[in-house]
Order: sequence, then structure tokens, then C-alpha cells
Amino acid sequence: MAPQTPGETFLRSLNAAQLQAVLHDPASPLQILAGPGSGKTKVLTSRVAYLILHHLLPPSSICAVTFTNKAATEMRERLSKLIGKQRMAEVRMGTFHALCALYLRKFSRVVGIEPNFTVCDAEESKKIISGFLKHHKDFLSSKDINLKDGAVLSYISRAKAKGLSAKDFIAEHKATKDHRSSDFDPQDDIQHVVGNVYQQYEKALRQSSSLDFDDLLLFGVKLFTEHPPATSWCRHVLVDEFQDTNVTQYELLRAIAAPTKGCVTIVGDPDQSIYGWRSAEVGNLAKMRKDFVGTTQIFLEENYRSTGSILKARDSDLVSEDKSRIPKTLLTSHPSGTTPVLRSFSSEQAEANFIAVEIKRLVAFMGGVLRWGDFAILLRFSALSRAIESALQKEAIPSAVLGGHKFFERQEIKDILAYLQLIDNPSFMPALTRAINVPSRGIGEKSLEALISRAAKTKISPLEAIERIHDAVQPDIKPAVKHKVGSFVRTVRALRTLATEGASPPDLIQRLLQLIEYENHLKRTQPEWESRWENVQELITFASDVEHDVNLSNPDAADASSSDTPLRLFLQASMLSSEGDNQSEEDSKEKVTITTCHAAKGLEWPVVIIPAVEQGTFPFYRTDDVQEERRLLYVACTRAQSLLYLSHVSKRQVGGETKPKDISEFISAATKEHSVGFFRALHSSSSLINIFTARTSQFSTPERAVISRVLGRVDASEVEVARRVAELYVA
DNA sequence: AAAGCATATATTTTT
DNA sequence: TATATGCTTT
Repeated sequence: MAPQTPGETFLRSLNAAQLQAVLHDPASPLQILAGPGSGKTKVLTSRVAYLILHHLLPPSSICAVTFTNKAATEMRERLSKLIGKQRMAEVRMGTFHALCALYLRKFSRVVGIEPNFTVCDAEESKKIISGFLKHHKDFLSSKDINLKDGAVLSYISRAKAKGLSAKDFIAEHKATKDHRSSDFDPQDDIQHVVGNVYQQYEKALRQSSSLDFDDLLLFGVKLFTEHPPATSWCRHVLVDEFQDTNVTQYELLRAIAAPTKGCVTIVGDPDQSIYGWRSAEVGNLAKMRKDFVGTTQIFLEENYRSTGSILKARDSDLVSEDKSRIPKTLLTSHPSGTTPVLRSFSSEQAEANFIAVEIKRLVAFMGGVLRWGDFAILLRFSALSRAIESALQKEAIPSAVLGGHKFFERQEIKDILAYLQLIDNPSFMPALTRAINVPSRGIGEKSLEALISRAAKTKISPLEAIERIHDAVQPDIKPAVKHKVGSFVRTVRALRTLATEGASPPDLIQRLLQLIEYENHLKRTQPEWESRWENVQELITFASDVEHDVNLSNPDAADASSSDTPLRLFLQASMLSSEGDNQSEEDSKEKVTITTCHAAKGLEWPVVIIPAVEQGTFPFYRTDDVQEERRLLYVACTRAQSLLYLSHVSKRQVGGETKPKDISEFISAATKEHSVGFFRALHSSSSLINIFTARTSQFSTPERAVISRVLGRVDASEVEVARRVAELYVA
């Protein structure tokens, strides 16, 4: 084993498998297959630290890719404890998207784009698409096909995730069509329309000097493969959540890692692959072993998160019914603990009410060892939160919904961002079409169309065309526009001047709010203007946070060769970060978390509650991969450290009417086993009978002690428990 | 161009 | 359910 220098004491807290992974020869490709709670983040950060401290790699030569910004933030925090803030800040860390964006700004011209490209989000993409989709409206309705912009976007996105251009897509469609005998396949018509829209959509993005999420990756691949200086800094690449990477992301890994000659470390768990719908390919694990000769696999099988009885669900039919699964063991060093609870209710209100009351009861019976922030309610989809939110509210339990509809997708936020995007990138059409009527200036579709075609003729941006008309340098267009755009042009110009003078994004926003009298505009047009105005204030806070963060974590920002202005960095952060990313630790400690099972990946809570474990919800009725749904439930269950609750209802309001609901097929195996009888239960080590119980715990003293121990907390005194329990029943 | 009304429509997961 | 889209009118 390698010798330990004084700076490497962190190695001592690792178990054998973890240590093996950390010390593994940096020059030989490594796959770490890590079950839930097995300390993969710890291993990943330790390996990065070891590469720097022991193998003396410059921090700036290491590239660490995470699945979310949140994961990147957590890794930065943990890494700075091991190697210090200074060195941590130099490590190239972030999501594939963020990483690509960083280098695309630097080397934009190499791949034929402008450095001021704007990231186009899904909503804007859909608007662009729906414009082109209108051209096919008659054709589609004549064939009785209903094709929505969102569906088209997802076709396009799936194509891009596989690296298919519009041309490729159309070619592939032709090939499959020739193989089919029937001429009446509606799929042909859909493919035809999608191919056509895809082409126009791409053209529109390029004209807008814009990249969508998938383009970031595709142009990244192009840049990293065609332009060696873009990757020459790289000595080692590490990728987290590898089971959820798609083909294009895999190509990115290969491209970035090319100069390292196989210095690649990935962490993943096929059992936790839950993003197939987003074109993730679990097959990338096998592909890597083929492409990177001599790849070593190390398994992390010891779970440090959950109690034995929670992990028992793993061995149950919940997961193991998936016959294609590679068998893996998972051991816990923790005691068995409280049996997970499975409850049934007659309505979603009853279910929600139980959850609220039970949370209160737990806090009391645990004598304050558990706080609101220790609870998570994990949902299959966010719309399920309604009943639960109101039940929690009724019981005065503070809660926070993460990832509902996202902060940066709110109207008021997009209004503000649109103006700023336009300052940074005058070609970005989605921003122009939005901003020009905020506040309403009476410029409709027809006028905009005229403006765009005018601009195209004179080869200038539509924004410039508007300015020229305003300045009377060019004649006005048919529905007179000149007098309507006065305030718009003045606003844009004022902001532009401020931005060139180096005004900070928060200042720019403040000035914008004055210029367009946004608060008044909200009051006039929005019934809920107050909360919307609050969101705007929050955007300003976010802007100053970004300003502050950037200098700390991105040394390249100060680089003279960098074309990144504060405004550009702020806009990019807005597009690439999600709502939960920037919530403060302190904030979340005081609130019950309500979020989706997907968003819960990589996180943990002492108590996890999963409602609506019903057919149609789990697995979701529209899924085309039941096994993925099963894994999703598995991921959700394994977020729990001490206590796990599952529940289902016999009828649920879905849309307008109340529909009867059956328990999830993933769980109903339990009842099947029941019918087999007691004998089988005795001999079946994985019997579901004792995996769940309908009875909620009364929390005896020893049981309480176990929960506290698993959480690494000091147990409450009997007196405190008695006091809190009494208090509960008084109220 | 914008407001008002009617009808359908479909309910996921996210960088 | 409530949202969203499309249609009509002003």
C-alpha cells in the first residue's frame, strides 16, 4: 500500500474497498460500483484529494463531473475540507452542461458560434417549435394526428442525446420507412414532421446565437474532439452518477479524457438508473469497459446510511424481481431498527392527514431528536403534493416544495431575464418576443413578423431593426410600430450603456425594474403580484450570490482572455441552475422537504415518507420501462436513514373524477406471499411479511436509542420525551 | 391587438 | 381540476 504522508490522514476513515478505490492506480481506468449510502461521494472526493496530495496532479488538471449543481456544491464543500479552498477552487468541477458552457465561451469560434451565445431553455425551445409546428397543422389534422410542441421537443432532444443531427434524423427515418411494408403508419408522418421541424429549429437557434441544453453537450463534443487546446489541461476525469449518462455525455467523457490516456474514474450504480426517459444509457458502464482497456471494477457494498430493516426492502421483491439485474450484496453496519411502515387509506386527504399527524407524533415521541428538516416526503410527480401541502399547513408544519415549477421558469423571472439576455445577445429572438410586450406595448404577431422579415432582408438583428425604425433611420412598417417602441428602445439602450460601463447584474435588474415600472405592471396585470414581486427580489439576491461565488470558484473569470462579463455569468447561472441548488442549509433545517423521487437522488433524510405507492403512479401509467419505475421506488426507499413510510389510497382524485386505486404491483407481492402461507414465510429469508408493518411504532426507549445512534445523535432524555408527548396530546 | 368565452384535455421525472 | 388552447368579438 502507498505510504501516507501527514496530509493524508483522511485515508484512515475509509473501509477496505473504499481505500482500494482511492489508492487505485490513477493511470488505469476505474469503475466504482457503489450502492446507496456506501460513501461514493466520500470516495470520489478522497480520490481527487489523493491525486492532488499524493500524485501531485495540479488541481486545475482534474475534471470532476457531477449530475447536478447541488452535487457539485456538496463536493466542493467536502473537497475544501481535504485540500483547502484555494486548491479546491481550481478543480474543474460541475455538470457536463456547465463544463461545456465554460469551454464553449472560451473557444466558441472554433465550433462556429459566438461567445455571447444564450442558453435556450425548454420553454423557449417549445415556443420556437410551436411556431414551426403551425406550418404542419393542416397536414397533421388531416391525418388525425395530435402532435404537441413538447412532444416534438422530446423527439429532438432524444435525437440529440444520441448525437443525431437533423440530417441524421431524417436519414434514419428514411431508412426505417423503407423497411416497413405499411404506408399507413402514423409514426411515419410524425417522424416526417419532426424531422422538418428539427431542421428549422436548429436554424432558428443558430440565428438566435443560441444553444439549447442538448446543444451544450453536442457542441462540447465537437470542441473537445476537434480542438486539442480545449482539453490539453486535463490529466484525470472523474464522473459521478455514471449510470445516468447518455450517449453524448459518454462521448464527452471520451473527448475530455483523450489526453489523459485512460486516467478515468467513474462512480455509478445500475440499480439507481432512473433517467432512461432522458436517454440515459446504463449500457455506458459496459461500453466503458470495452473502450477503456483494462478497466477495473471495485464494488462498495457496505451501507452507512440506513438501518437493516430498511435495507431489507432491497432484498425483497421490490428490487430483486428485476431478473436482468446484476446481483449485488449490500451490508449495513447499523442495527436492524424500526420496521418500515406500510399504510392504506381511503382518500388522499386521509393519507395526507396521517402524514402530517405522524410527523408531529414522531417529533414528540423522539423527544426532539428529530426536527422538521429531518423529514422528506418523496413523490412520483410534483402534482401529488397538493393534498399533502395543505395537510401540513393545517397542522402548522413548515414545509418547502422543491422543484415544483421552477423558479427560473416563472413568468416574472423570465420577463426580467429576457431584457438582460437581449442586452448580452441582441440576436436572441425568444427574449425579444417576450420583452417587447413587457409591459404591453401593443405589438402583436403581425408586427413582429414584419420586423423579423425586415431584419432578415437587411441582414441585421430584429432588435437593431427596431432601433433603426425608432431612430427614423429606416421607414416604419405597416402596422405603425415606431411610436409604440419608444420606451422599449430607451430601456434597452439605457441598460446596454450601464452594462458596458460594467454595472453589476443586481444593479442592472434594479434599473430595469424602474425603467419599465415593473412593480406597477405586476399590480395591474397579476392578481398574485405580491408573491411575484417577492420572486423578483429573490432574483436580485441570486444575482448578488452569483457575483460573489464566481470570484471564489472560477479563477478563470478573472482571466483576461475570458470574454465572460458579470452579466453573462449571471445569465448562464440562471439557465443552468435549478431552484434547490441555492437554498441555504439553515433554511432547510427548519422545514419538511417535499420533493420528487428523481430530485431526491443522492440525498438522505432520517425519515422518508413515500405516498401514493399505487398502480398508475408507481409504476407511472405512461411509462415504457417498468423496471425503471421499480428502481425509482428503490432509490426513494434507500434515501431513508432510520424510518421509512409507504402509503397508498383506495381512491384518488385524478383530474376531475375520483378513480379507484390499487396498491403498487411492486408492493402487492407482499400480499401474494401472505397467501402462500405461514410455512413459506418461515422459510423465505426475503419474505415481505416482515419487511413492512401497518403498525406505527410507539418508540420504546431502546428503539429510540437505535434511531439516535444510526443518526449519530444524542438520545433524548425520558423526561424530555414525556414532556413533548404530553404537550402533543394537550394540543 | 386584446379581451372574453367555450371547449377540450390530460395530468412525470430534469440539465 | 384547472389549465390551456382556440375561437369570437370588440
